[in-house]
Amino acid sequence: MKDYNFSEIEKKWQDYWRKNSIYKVTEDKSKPKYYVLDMFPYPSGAGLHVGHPLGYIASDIYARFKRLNGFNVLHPMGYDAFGLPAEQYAIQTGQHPAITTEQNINRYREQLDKIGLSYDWSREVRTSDPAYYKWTQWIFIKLFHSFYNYETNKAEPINNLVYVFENVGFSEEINNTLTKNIEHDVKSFTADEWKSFTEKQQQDILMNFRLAFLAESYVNWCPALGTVLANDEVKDGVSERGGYPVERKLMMQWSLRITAYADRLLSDLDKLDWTESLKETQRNWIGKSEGTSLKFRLLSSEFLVENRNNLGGTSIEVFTTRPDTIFGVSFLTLAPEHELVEKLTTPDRKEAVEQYVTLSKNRSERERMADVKKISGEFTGSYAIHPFTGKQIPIWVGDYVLAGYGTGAVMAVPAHDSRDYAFAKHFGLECPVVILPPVDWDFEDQSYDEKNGKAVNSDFLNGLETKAAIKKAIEEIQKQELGKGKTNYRLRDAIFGRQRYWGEPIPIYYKDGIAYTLEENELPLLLPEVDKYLPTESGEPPLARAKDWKYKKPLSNSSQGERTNPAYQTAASSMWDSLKQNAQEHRKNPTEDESALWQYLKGEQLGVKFRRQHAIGFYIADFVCLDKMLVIEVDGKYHEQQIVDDQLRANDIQQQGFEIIRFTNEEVLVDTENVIEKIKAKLNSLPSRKSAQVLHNKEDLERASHKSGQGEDLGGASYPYEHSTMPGWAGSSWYFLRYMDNKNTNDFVSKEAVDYWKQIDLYVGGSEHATGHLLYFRFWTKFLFDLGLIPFDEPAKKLINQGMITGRSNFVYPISFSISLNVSPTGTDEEENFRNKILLEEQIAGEFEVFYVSELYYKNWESHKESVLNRVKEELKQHMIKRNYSIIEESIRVRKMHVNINYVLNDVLDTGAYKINELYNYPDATFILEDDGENQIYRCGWEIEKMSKSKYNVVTPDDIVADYGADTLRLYEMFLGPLEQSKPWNTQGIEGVHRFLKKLWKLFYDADGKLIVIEGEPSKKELKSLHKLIKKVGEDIENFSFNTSVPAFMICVNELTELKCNNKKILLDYLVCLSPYAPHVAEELWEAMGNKTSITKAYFPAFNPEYLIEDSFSYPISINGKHRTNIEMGMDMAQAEVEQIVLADEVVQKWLEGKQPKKIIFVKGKIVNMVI
RNA sequence: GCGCAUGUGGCGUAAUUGGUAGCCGUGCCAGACUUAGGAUCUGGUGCCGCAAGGCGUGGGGGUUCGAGUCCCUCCAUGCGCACCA
Repeated sequence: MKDYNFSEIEKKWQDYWRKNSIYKVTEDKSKPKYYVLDMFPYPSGAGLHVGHPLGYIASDIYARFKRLNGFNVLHPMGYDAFGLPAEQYAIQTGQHPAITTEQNINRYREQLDKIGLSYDWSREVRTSDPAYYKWTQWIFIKLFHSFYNYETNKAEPINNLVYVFENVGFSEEINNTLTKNIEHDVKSFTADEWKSFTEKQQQDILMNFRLAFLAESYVNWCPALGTVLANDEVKDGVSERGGYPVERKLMMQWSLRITAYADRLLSDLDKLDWTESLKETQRNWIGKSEGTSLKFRLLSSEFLVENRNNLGGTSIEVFTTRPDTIFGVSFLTLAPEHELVEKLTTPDRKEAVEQYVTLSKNRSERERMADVKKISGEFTGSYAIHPFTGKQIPIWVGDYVLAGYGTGAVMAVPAHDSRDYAFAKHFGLECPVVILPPVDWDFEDQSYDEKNGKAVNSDFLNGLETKAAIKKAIEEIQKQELGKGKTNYRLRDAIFGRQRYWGEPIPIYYKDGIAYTLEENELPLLLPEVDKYLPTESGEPPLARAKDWKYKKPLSNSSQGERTNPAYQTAASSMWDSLKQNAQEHRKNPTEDESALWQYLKGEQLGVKFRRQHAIGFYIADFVCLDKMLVIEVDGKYHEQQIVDDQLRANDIQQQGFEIIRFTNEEVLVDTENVIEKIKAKLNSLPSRKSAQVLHNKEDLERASHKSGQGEDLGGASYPYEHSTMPGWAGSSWYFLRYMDNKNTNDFVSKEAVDYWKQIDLYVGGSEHATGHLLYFRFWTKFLFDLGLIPFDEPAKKLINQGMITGRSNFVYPISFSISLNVSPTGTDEEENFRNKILLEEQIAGEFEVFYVSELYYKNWESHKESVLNRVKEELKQHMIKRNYSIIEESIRVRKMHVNINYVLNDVLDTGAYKINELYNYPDATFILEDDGENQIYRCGWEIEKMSKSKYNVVTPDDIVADYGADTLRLYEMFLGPLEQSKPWNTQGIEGVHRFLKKLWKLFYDADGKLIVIEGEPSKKELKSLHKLIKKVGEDIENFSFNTSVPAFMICVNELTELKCNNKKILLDYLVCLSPYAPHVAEELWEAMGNKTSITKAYFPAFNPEYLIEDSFSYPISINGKHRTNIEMGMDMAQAEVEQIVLADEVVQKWLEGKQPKKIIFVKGKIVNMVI
């Protein structure tokens, strides 16, 4: 091959890699594993621009490097395929989002392939694939059936909580230790009361504890998108996607209780190797603040009691981080949504308060934010009593208090809180000072908010420093039972339902107003077909349009949580190893009673098969009949702890769908007959699982053939499904696990795969996911860990945020003016050729734009206006000889408009091309040019902006690949600067990188295309150059400093060219170093030198420091820290010898001016510095 | 307002982690080869100065024999959070 023909080479090797599945990995236990993951993209219709691959290239280099170092690297890719844009497109065109998505994915794949990324595509996942979202739904069901146990500090089956309710009921004490639920208003109840509740009542109570739950709450409602949004999907009061306004609305919604994990999400950040700024962002978002709750009793004055509900015992609870300022409280403020507002308002204040509350409720989030500085509020007319002084404290309503945070009420301390201060000043309320600032302070001017100073006017707190005062105040508050220490979080529960079509259906149906999950073996619940992707006329989500989309209850009565095949696999997969061992132990050493009972059960004496010591869930059952799903337990003596343990165990087993009967060991030994009879009776009452299974399978088939579950009624009743779908982040919250085992139909991921691959070792993606995806991602991982389904509780050990590549937009400057025509156009004059039609149209519009000025005129528009206007007049005169018209001079204006960067080179517009392609309606458009010293040119303005279609500044990787090749693109993107830095795309430097590859080529081939590589031993200089490179590149990749490797490659090639090096040994090692960065050219040259296997199977060369050792070093000699000269001296010289040589030096002598240096600093191999 | 980053030639950037500031690449200047160059090659290029030399890593101060690097302070830019009690 004569020249470096990149397009041929790249095609050749991409084909080779694909055909030979070079990047396919398996769970090879002989090698250490490494998991490198990119955040998967949402396949948008616009395709990839050059910014997207930045992170992909970096992670690809890292993955390739790890492979060269003997690691078994998992490096997969997939698509976050559910999302709004495809659905918006569907609404406009009627095209099914699945089709749009498929097309976009194909386009993405094509683009990704061209870059030469080493993904194992056999592991691809798509969140919109039913085989994938089946498991997203499955995890949702797990969330639904779990609650957060604050005692064990993890998620547990909700049945454990039910057990508590059944046995001891629910009390404040239980809430304090076990559930810590502050948002709900579940009243205490006894165990007996619980049992007397209806199913509906029980389920409603449980809903307050489930991790996936339905609740009425204020949500971000986006009318334009017709859906609710999570907090992180709202930026500055508008939707992140589309920028539509968002308002607050009280709605019944599915949510995930992420707040239960707030503390762990916060504290576990410490064990992650993520950037500090990203961790800080998450800390901010979680927003932990420690303080105390405090109750203010209400003053029950005559008229209050008379007219309203009896408020006698009622009190207002506030949250404060500054209990030390308690004596500075001069009023309380409630959020307008606070439940007590209505009750507290006195008749004379009623009208004003109601008006105010209505007003604030109707304000959108955006309006509220825009008005932050504007203070508003109303007095309710009621008073509370100060808990220590007994003074009356007025109660106000104000929208500066947020309903969703803390208790929705604050104790206002205007002297020491700027917001309270502003409120107090505005309404003329008191500002008692209770902290003496250590500096002069003018309380007339502003509040003193610092946590620093001495308490004054504060009774028992007087004289204490703030820190001590806080402590003392909390002690006193707790002693008098006025409140208790409490932690609040800014983080809110994540709204999970979306009133949209293109998402995972929530696997819930409603029966008698109660939400039930589908059976696990009924998943996936397929997305049904609808006629339109819009809400129904009554405002229901699009899924409500699906015809006959209802849940048909199967005839079998098997309970929830049942596992599918194979039937004997009933153990929790994560526990299997340890359970198996224990079970074997038990089997070998049966107790007396167990042996006795087994005599009657073994074989198929009772008509069915029993198993002994069989693992179910997290536990081992004594005897199991799998067909009837019956467990027989034989217990020892009962004592209290055992009852609890047994019950937990029973819950777990029941959750797997089994029935349990239990006997004491005494019963078994003494009254064996009776025990056997009971077992027989139980067996008879249970249906056979085999037959149930057949039914299930039949239903599965029906479902599949009819799509979307529109199978015929199997005889049971039918119930409506939930109509909202899951948010975009559902599928992306666990996808990293699915790559490990993407074809598994029995489990979301096999235990074997997850035990091998474990956490992501390196996760690369944009920082825009800092608060959304990355929090949910961690949350779901922790949840799955709690259930024992995966062996780690953080998804990604190390995370790198690649910077954004911004675009460089260009602008043109059209001028517009109005023109008045005095005579109506006539006949066929030549002037008719001049935009006759346009003029007519524009005459109606009153303005037109057919003149463009160069940047110069735009920059100094005022001074150029006059001359531009004259130019316009002149131009018009030529074309409109016979027409009677006049320009309305005042109307002339210039504006800035994006221009497609394809018509611009170095900010100079190709006016001809622009006119032909963009201004075909205005063929005579005039460009007013400027002088660049040589020519008249049209200069465009420019700006650095995000790349986007609408800004016409998108550069696609395809264009670059076509012009320079993928290897150049890869090297150049890395060369651009540090990975994490955001930077503008600029094509100027790309030539240099491309030239470097051509120069590399010349080390192998001469001008005639003859291979010039020679065998033999390399020279010392060649080895030195190479090993400098090996060291540098190895270190750079480990430090993710990819940008500095590129110059190292260039330097090495420059040096080897200089040395006229054609040595095969040197060049082979060089290619291996280069191959992670430029895999195609490396493969090609590797093969050209006679290698039969791919360079990806090579080993990264070992660095040998011996080659870098120098005999001598050119020491910089400085005097008083200023560099003066260099002297070449031996590396092994001692200080005395060096001093002698240095002092004898001519240049040094000159600078010393005859003086003797006071001190000589000598650092071996570094520097000599003299102080005079 | 709070928090986290970042600030080096015309531009993108580099600096062995306290030891010769400006590697590499672009751009620019000069030259070579060419009918030509948007090809290739060679040399130069931080600023001031004819030079000797001086100045120079956002500004100011400090620690040190020595500071782009460490400390203090101020300024600018970017990002995140923001009426969170």
